[in-house]
Amino acid sequence: MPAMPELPEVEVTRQSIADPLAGAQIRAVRVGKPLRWPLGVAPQSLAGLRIGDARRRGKYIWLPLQRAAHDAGGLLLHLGMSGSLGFHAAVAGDALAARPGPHDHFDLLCDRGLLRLTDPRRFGAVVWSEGLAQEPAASLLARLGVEPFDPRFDGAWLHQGFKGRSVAVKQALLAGDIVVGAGNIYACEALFLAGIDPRLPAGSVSRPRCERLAAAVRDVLGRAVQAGGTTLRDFRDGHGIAGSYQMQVMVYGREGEPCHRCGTGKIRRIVQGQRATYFCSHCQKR
DNA sequence: CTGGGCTCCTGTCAGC
DNA sequence: TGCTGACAGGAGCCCA
Repeated sequence: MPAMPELPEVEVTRQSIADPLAGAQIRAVRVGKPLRWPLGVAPQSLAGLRIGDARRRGKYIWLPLQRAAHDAGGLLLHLGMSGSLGFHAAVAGDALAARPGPHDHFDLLCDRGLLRLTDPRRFGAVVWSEGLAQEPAASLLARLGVEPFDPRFDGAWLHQGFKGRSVAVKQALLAGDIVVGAGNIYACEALFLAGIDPRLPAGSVSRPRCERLAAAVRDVLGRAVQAGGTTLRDFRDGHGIAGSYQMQVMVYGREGEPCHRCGTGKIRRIVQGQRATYFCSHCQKR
């Protein structure tokens, strides 16, 4: 079942698995069908390693591993378009591990239970790396923009990042090389909150509007994390709990419906870079 | 360097 | 009921 996670869904997932996994010892690893990239290490060689505190960078989750209290690399996970992680405590986890479903492509069986990646489309990935500074982790993270809650991220940062770029501001936000985390839903939502037409060339967005947009990005992503993510179809965190940010969505997926703010305009749907964009042409100006 | 398009893969849903 | 095509929350990669 698709999950389609953006930063809030990844963060909520991370939070839900961090405590159960911290300090757990790996007993066995099972890989299913190929994901986006190969694991890069023999699965059984991870047995005996202890899991540290799960971290997040952009839409990646980093699981640090230790052997005898010494850093021993880790696993970089990405959920792609349809991935979700589930944690199943000891007894249930053992039973589940014995009979994986057709879309369960990575199992980390540890003494505390089972961490399972379910990913029908297999755009997700689990990649072994000696450390965040080592290949392949470093190359996957190298081009990522700043975190939205990093103090460096503000209107000036956006304005500088947009400078000289002719792509539409929606696509520049989505690209993730200026600021990470805003995927298709939250990029649309942030542009709505900031009152900016998604078709505007990024480089032509004024400094004051960049200030509003930066605030909107932080606001939308922060509130989405607080709400446990967006469950439009079936996103669940590591314990199977759905999010509720869909209750606050203003434009995404609302083509033809009246704008929640102005009431008069209808929400429009256009395509930018093969991705759908939703906006209110009355509230969002050029 | 930038921009644009393609690609990986499977499931679901609308329309005929 | 069954088939077909569009579409899906990502993002790396290749080429002009």
